[in-house]
Amino acid sequence: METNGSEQLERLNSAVPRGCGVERTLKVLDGKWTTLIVRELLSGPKRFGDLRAAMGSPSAKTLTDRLRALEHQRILTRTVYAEVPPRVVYQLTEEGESLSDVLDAMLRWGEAHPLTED
Amino acid sequence: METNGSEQLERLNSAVPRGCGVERTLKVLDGKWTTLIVRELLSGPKRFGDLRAAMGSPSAKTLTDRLRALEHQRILTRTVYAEVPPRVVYQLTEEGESLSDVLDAMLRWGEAHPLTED
DNA sequence: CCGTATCCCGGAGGATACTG
DNA sequence: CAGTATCCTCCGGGATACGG
Repeated sequence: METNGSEQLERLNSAVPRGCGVERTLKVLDGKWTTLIVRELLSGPKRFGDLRAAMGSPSAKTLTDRLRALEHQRILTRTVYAEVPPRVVYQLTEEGESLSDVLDAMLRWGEAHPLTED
Repeated sequence: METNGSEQLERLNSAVPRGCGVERTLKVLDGKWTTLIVRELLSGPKRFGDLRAAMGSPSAKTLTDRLRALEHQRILTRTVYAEVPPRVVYQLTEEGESLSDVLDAMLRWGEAHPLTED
């Protein structure tokens, strides 16, 4: 019953007392779209339009807002190429790429637990 | 540069094409409080009042809503003891406990990346 | 003690139109 | 193409009061 996650539980227990790192991660991966942005960029840099299409086409405003927030938190970088038509490329920083551990855990859990009902 | 998360990236890439398990996990761990509920219950079953106090005292309505959602998704169970005063205990199911992998990844990331600025 | 019932508000997020 | 500018909607979540 407790053969699988007991080690993690211990870490979790001893680390939980206060704020704990979970809140910190939640502050980065907040909102409905942020996690999906990171997921998409984990497969490589993408430009605005492609990124937007890859997720379910959120509004330009929303996507811009989230991207700016992630940029400000140093999760990704924004590179503007002075061309016409303009080209803007978003790319994860090392800090952003390190979120792959979290995303991977989420992916594994999601695959291991398909929704049974609803 | 890509020495750390390359394996995860491969899995992520090949699994991303469509819906992917990440959305499934996001559907469970949504909202501002859900993740914190799971975190608290990972250290063992808790009653309503203690659970509420352990997180930053969200409103009763909000906590109830989130708990009901998690119960409906079979992440936790709700046990009412017919006593007076009443006692209600919430406990993670096996499915709920399996989220410890995700929570642990979030904890590790949060601890490894304290906020540098703001 | 553990809720439910109301009322309310802020802000994430969408729709649309317009610019460099 | 990649935004910005507005306006608007929806709902997560808080506050308060009350009930079993």
